[in-house]
Amino acid sequence: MPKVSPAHKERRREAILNAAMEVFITKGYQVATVGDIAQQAQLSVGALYRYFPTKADLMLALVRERLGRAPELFARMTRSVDDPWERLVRCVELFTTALRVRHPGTGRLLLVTMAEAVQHGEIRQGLHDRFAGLVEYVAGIIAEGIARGRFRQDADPQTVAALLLAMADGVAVYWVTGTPDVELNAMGQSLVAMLRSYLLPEPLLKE
Amino acid sequence: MPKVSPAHKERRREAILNAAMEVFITKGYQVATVGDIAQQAQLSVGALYRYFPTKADLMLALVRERLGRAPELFARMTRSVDDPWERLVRCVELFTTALRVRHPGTGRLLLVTMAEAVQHGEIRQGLHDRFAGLVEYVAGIIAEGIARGRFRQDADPQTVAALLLAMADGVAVYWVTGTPDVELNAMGQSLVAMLRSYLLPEPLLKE
Amino acid sequence: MPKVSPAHKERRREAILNAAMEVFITKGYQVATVGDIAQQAQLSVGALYRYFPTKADLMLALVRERLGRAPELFARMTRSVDDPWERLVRCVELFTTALRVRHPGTGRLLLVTMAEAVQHGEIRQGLHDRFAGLVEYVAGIIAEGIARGRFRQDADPQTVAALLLAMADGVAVYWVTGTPDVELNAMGQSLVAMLRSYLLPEPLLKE
Amino acid sequence: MPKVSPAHKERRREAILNAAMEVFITKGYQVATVGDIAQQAQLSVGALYRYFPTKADLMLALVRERLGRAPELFARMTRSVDDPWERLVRCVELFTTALRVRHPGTGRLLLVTMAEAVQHGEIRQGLHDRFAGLVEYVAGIIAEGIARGRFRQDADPQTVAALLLAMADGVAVYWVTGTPDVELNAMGQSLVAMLRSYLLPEPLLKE
DNA sequence: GATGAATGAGCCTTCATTCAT
DNA sequence: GATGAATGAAGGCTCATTCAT
Repeated sequence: MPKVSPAHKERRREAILNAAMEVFITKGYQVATVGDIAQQAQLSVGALYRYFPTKADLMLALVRERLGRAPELFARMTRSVDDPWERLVRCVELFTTALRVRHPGTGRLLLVTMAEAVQHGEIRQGLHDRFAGLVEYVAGIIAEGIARGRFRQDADPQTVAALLLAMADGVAVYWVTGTPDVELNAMGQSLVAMLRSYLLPEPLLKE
Repeated sequence: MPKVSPAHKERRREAILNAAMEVFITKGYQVATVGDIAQQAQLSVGALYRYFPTKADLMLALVRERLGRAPELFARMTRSVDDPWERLVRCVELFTTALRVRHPGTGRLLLVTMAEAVQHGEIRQGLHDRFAGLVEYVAGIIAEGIARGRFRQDADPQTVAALLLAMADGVAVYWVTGTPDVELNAMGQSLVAMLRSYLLPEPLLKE
Repeated sequence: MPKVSPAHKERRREAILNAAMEVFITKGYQVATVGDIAQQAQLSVGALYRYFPTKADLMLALVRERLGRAPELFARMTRSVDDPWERLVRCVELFTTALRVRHPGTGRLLLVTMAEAVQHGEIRQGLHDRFAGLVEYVAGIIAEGIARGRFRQDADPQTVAALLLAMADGVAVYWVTGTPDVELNAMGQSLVAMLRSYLLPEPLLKE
Repeated sequence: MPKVSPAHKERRREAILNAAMEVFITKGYQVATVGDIAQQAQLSVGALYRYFPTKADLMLALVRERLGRAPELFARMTRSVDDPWERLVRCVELFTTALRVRHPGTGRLLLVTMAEAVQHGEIRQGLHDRFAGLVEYVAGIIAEGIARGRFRQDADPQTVAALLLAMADGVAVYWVTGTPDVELNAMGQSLVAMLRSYLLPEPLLKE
């Protein structure tokens, strides 16, 4: 008979991950100490180690559970939209909103994670999975638009999707390093305009 | 006769910076040790410390002298081209070529640097300067294209330039973390196509 | 009806001691963890601590109850033999047999214990008692042999007994550390031969 | 051009080993901390780690350089004696003298080392080498005595030598754990008497 | 000027022991 | 009575920086 309920364990695990996220995005992975995270989670170091057996495992869990779920999250939040173009626009909106409002730390986590990925294979794999998942989803939207005759026929879904997402992550990373002069909304609008002019054939613009 | 001439000092300084770059992009700033860099530069640690009084100074010098010079480098290498559109395309080409061939380490340095920027104000400033400089240069090209009536009149030079560069750096970062399925050439071509459809009014395309 | 009968408690205590012995001789006292022992005993750490209030107490109990009983064990198992020489030979046989077959762990426990004795006074005392007890018993056999005129008259029972036991423990320790080329049976036979030539006067040999 | 002379480095290395020996035999390997050793050697931990890259390496060096040289030491110190029997007696004397006077710590080191050998393969190997070397040397003496017709013809050199050395180490270990009632000189004399009665045929005793 | 040995603070991780449930 | 989660002190080891030679 375990002393604490599984629910309690799960709640504590989440608390630790939140603390780790907060500390990692503030100090970076290497500079952050396990003690910092324990303190942030209001726990002793020893207790923390019962949940995550290494410092690296904390980072890895964050990559998998915070970044890695982006694809399914995007899919779920745009499922209701039928028109491919509208869905694409919705994605861009989601990204900028998420960055600014809902998950302001995710961008920083992405940056810190990328830096660590150079050295750490499992983290790199986690990022690959997330990127590949997002590309696949967005490429799917584009491919559908092409199939339905809504989008320009000679577009390459994979490449355009990768480009779009690299841009999104590039913006995210610049945004979180505090680069000035990056106005998210304006960039989102310009991006949509650029995509429209590229993907949507003139006749379809109904203008 | 002084033992070391200023020229020799300068050469040694460069050698140290090259070593630091090599080590930083291989291991990351925090994991790299001063000893690693000294060894790579075939120098004693003591000697190295006569050139750079702290480990942080090495990084900072790299940011300023390797990343910070990107704007002027771009300007110099596209100066000969007159037509704004051609110059823009040249920029994109430069980026992909540089990434793959000429300075394959720069992308990694950018990533490592960004990760440190979270913590280190001076590094952040260095990145700002680089980004601002590049945006200014690219925005200038676009503004000129608009002024000459070559580009779409309602485009916002600053925003589009920022978008373009965020995408470039996003691609760079994904490229260097080894994300698969990122094919630089195809992405460059799609990017050019996208920009063309956005910036160049239809009538001009037929010209 | 009490939940645990004294008999059950005693059985559990023994199980814990067995587990502790197993773990200690496998890993050594310092490297072994209380958790290891609890696991081996199929018990929770908390439960274990109800039987032995400290890790050191486990070791101490082993020294007293496993090693410390060697004298009486030897006495009991050789009681039936009357002739001093035969009893001495029986002792040597007991030692080699015990080492190889019956209690292969005892030798290791002896070693681990000796190493801890350097630091831990109570353990040292336990070893003293065991050694003194064995010496006393063996010296008694020799003294009796001398008194009966069976053994060489100028032998010093205490010293010869100590020598004999030091050799036995020396062999034991080498045996358990896995020193090769130590063939227990051959050594036992040579030891008996050596003792015979020393203790038994020539005339008696021809008898 | 190294900053310090090789001689200085060697002297410091020896100082560290002496300190390690002192601390290990006082506290045991596991309880001793690297800090203890550094302090005893009047050095910082960091400096110590320039000479020995792990705590285990300290122990290993001691095993190889303090214990492992016993065979050659014995050989050198008994070389001058021609008669096998005299040489054997000389060995026993050497052992008891060394234990009491010259290298009082070696016995303790042997004990601490044996305890660690159970777990640590390289240390075990070091002990094997020492034991095998000593056995070989002593067996050589005995074999020579047999060949010359001085010793009992049916003695097995290897086994008797092993027995002799196990006894010696057994005594050493009991001696250093502070077991009372172990009088080294008396034991040495009894041992010699026992060996004499076993190895030397009556006629040769010239009695 | 150059060298690399020395310093020592600090980090990740472990584990004996306690105690809420 | 039993459980095992929590505590926190301590240990091995690293590395930026200094400085005697």
